[in-house]
Amino acid sequence: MSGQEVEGAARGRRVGLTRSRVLDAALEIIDRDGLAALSMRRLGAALGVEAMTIYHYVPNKDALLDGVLEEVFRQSYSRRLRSGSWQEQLRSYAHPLVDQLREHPGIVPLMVQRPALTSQTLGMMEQGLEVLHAAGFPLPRALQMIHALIGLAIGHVVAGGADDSEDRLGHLAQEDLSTFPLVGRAVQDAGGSHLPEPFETALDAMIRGFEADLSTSA
Amino acid sequence: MSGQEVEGAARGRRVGLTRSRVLDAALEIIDRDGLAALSMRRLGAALGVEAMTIYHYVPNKDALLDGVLEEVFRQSYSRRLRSGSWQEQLRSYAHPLVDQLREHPGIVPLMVQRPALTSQTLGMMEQGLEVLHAAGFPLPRALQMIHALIGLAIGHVVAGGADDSEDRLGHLAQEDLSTFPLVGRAVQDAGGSHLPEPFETALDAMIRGFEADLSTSA
DNA sequence: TTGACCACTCATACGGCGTAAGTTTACGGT
DNA sequence: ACCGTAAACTTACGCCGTATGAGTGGTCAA
Repeated sequence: MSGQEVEGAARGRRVGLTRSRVLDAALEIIDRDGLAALSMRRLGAALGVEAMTIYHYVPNKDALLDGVLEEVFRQSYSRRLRSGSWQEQLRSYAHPLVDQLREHPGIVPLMVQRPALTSQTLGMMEQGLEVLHAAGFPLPRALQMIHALIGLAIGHVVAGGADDSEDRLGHLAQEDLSTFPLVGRAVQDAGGSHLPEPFETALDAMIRGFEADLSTSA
Repeated sequence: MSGQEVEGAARGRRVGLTRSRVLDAALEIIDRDGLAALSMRRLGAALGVEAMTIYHYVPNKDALLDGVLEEVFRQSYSRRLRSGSWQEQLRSYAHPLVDQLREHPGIVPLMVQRPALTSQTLGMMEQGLEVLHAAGFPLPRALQMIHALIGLAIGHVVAGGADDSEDRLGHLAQEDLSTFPLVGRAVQDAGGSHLPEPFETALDAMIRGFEADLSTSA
């Protein structure tokens, strides 16, 4: 009882870290305080560990970020898509994507910043290509469509899908409403009517466009 | 000739800086070496000035980044859209956006990271809303469409529009082609056939979708 | 002409960042 | 009981953004 181990941080004390636990903690920080708040030292602190310890589970911070990204989409795109028309399949393909982005808006910058051609993202693309190729789209066209779909999801989260977007837009309403009247009214009306599902309608529009495209070339 | 002023950096020496010149230099660094390479010290060096000098033209780095973003879209969205059907107007609305993004891919992360509800971006939105509102779309719906359009542009630049995307995808082709055959073939075929204009077709698909939407509700 | 003001620039310093290098501890297998 | 090694820590370096304050030179009033 000499009180020597009171201060944590015993040098060789095992803490039971795991790559997965590290990634989860990182995602938690990103979700709570944003991507900029994620530093190796803060992550270490959250795990009860010094920063350098993390480097035993991840080669560097970029790899950590890639790992977080991969983790986020792992569950969504490991299982098979349910069957149905290609339109339905495409919808069920896009939904987990936008759901995850809405749940973790902080990772959107990651998707944009990192090349992110990990096996996970490639797997996502492959899965989408299967659906569209089977539906009769030429592969390069199908690839464009996947890009468009991902872009649509990102755009929706960035520009309007994040839950605080109404707040942000509504916040500055006072002064700029007069300069940009339509924007103001659009926000106001949207808040009132509460559209059924914004992403849904945009997705449907795009799918209808694809339909026309398919019937033209087929 | 005592050789006292040999080392640059005379203390009160005017250099002829301007907020605009600062923003231009910042954009140049972003274009050449990427967003991560832009630091106040590097920017200062590029301008022949110490880092702190920049703070006389910009309150902090975030404001600098917002300024760059604003600069990029200033020219594109200061003039009126040319007249025509709303479809044509929408196309002419989207083009400068995607053109600028393709020319300055480094600013895409900025669009995603910063709230970017500057008067510039609001002006962009207002302009788009005018077109769609005049075409008969309800304002909240029109706002969604603008979001979708912006998202589409971003997605295209991020996922496939940047000129090096073929390189990036083609690079890892060797090993992963067998694991993700469709992705490989899609890239290969796309490289061969050189589609006329990838963004064009995606944009058209979305517009067709919007058309169907309009005729339904009208 | 002089002198005061002020716009502009620089120097210094602080805390935080990613991470390279090396050190210490304790667990698992012999 | 021993030891190799995995897991943790310590220290240090060169970056970063920026707060603070001091120096400098052009402008303009007196």
